[in-house]
Amino acid sequence: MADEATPAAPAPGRDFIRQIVADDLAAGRHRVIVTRFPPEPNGFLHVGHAKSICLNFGVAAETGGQCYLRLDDTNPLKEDQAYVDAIIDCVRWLGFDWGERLTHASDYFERIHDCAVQLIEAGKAYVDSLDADRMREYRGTLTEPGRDSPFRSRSVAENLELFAGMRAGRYADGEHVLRAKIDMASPNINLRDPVLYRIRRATHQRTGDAWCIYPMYDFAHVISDALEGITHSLCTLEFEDHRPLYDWILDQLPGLPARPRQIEFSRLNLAFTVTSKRKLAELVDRRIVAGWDDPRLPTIAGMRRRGYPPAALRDFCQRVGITKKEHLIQMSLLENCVREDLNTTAPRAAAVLRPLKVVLTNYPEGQVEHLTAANHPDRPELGERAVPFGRELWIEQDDFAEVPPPKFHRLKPGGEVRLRYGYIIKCERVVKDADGHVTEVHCTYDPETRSGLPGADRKVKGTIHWVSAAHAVTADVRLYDRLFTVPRPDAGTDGREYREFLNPASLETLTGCRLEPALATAAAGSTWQFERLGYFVADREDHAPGRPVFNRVVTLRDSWARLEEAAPPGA
RNA sequence: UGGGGCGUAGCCAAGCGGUAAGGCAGCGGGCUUUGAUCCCGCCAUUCGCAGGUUCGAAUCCUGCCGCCCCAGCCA
Repeated sequence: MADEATPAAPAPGRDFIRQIVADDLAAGRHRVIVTRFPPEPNGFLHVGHAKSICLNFGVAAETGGQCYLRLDDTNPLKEDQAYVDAIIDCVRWLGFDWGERLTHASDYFERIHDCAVQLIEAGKAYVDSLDADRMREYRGTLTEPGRDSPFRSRSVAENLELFAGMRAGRYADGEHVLRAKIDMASPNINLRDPVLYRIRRATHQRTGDAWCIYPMYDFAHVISDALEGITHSLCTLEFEDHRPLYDWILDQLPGLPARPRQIEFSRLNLAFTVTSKRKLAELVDRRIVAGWDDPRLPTIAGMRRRGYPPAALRDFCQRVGITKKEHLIQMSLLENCVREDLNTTAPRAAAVLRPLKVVLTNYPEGQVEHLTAANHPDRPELGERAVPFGRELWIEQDDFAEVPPPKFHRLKPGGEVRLRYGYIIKCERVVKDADGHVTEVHCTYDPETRSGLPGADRKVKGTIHWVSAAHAVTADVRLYDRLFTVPRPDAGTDGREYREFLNPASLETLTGCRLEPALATAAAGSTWQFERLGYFVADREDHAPGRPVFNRVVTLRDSWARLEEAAPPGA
């Protein structure tokens, strides 16, 4: 682990899985706990995977056990080395370490093949020559039993020969499959002679053309688990029906070195987004988002680029809990975790996103002062910095109202406001253009009220941030919002597809934002709090010292916005 | 309709026969040179519903209701 995110002495039974693990340890069923995170390299990892990663690596770490990172690469048609690289990168970024235990299902192809031969020899598997459509017909339905394939009774010798032929490449794709011989009448469809191997003449990203037959998930996965000595094979609920098959395979192969136990938990659902590789891939392929790491995506790469700290993600996964219940987690929980982390770690700075010019009419022309600002209000050890101050400043357009709503305590005609770390100023006059838009606000400042002076003790209702016009650095800032407008975009409501619920305002790019000079040297990937606005990260791809580009990670909690919502201006 | 699961607050989630933890959200208040942070307080007489067992039930039993998953040579 990268840091101390996991409590040193975790409660033994934080969730039902940890209870089972603790019981197994107490009962002496295992000496060390071994788990695994087994993604298929056919896309990028997302929050749902983060939950699984935290669970698997967490359980191992808490018990002094081991966790494998295993790439489940049994379908060369869909998989790619680029995804393997991205997965490895993301798991490491999240803060987990697999040591020497980086494996691939394809590492075991030979042994999985041997297991298949063993099953055939035991009369527990056979080569079927039904085509896919026929096989579906024979499978039956949810309510009707299936029928035995006419090829089900082939002899062991014939099956062995046929299977060898499959491996040797003597048949075309789809001509034969290897099936387990279980029970075509089983009420559990997974037990109706599931396919174990299919022919696929495709180049595999790791094994190349060494194979033209590839094991199915159900077969490869359980054997990989057993070979790695996995004690607890944790997966999501949709595999619950597969557990009897998982156990059946284990029963038929007594030579395997371990007997893993599969336990299922519910997958993570996050409101206002989608987490299915298919839909994420679609958003990427159709260029609806900029890529797998688009900051609006719930991919780990996206959240990383968005500026979510890995510790916040781990905290989130922990708070969400592990159960078997269907759920829909609110975005506010994730955002709370992000804010909580960033509040303590992010240095503060001033930035004006939508600038409005303020001229201090009684401030000496050409004079520059350097005011002292704390880098963090609660962490003096982070030091202070000097912020240039002058006659002309930029303030946020929202911080001035010519006709202020009730309880507005920012700048308004005739009103006073405190400039953060600076002086109290009074609005004397408003300058407008031909269209009546406010272009400048003319104010006077009170020299006695400079921060630190006794005169600064005067009570003023509001404090606003500002940037010296003469020293400001110009930047682009991207404001991100939820990608979808409804809590469950993929619910299929009214027969509408998730893409019909895209939020047209999920990205707003602001140009001409003004930053205080200290931000000019921000490192790509560094996260700051722009005071009173939110947390912002220097984009890890597009940001450069001479050309700053920041992403809004998350806004600050904003009770003023809530007030406004409750009583909109004019109401 | 067959099989497998799941129902505790707006959203998560503890609970394991002894009288409903905690977090998020929300609301009220305090502090504040960030309308942030922080601090304090409030927020389930009731656990999908109905019966039953028991001195005592969210926990045990029975029946019902609702929701999710499964008919890829995907994982």
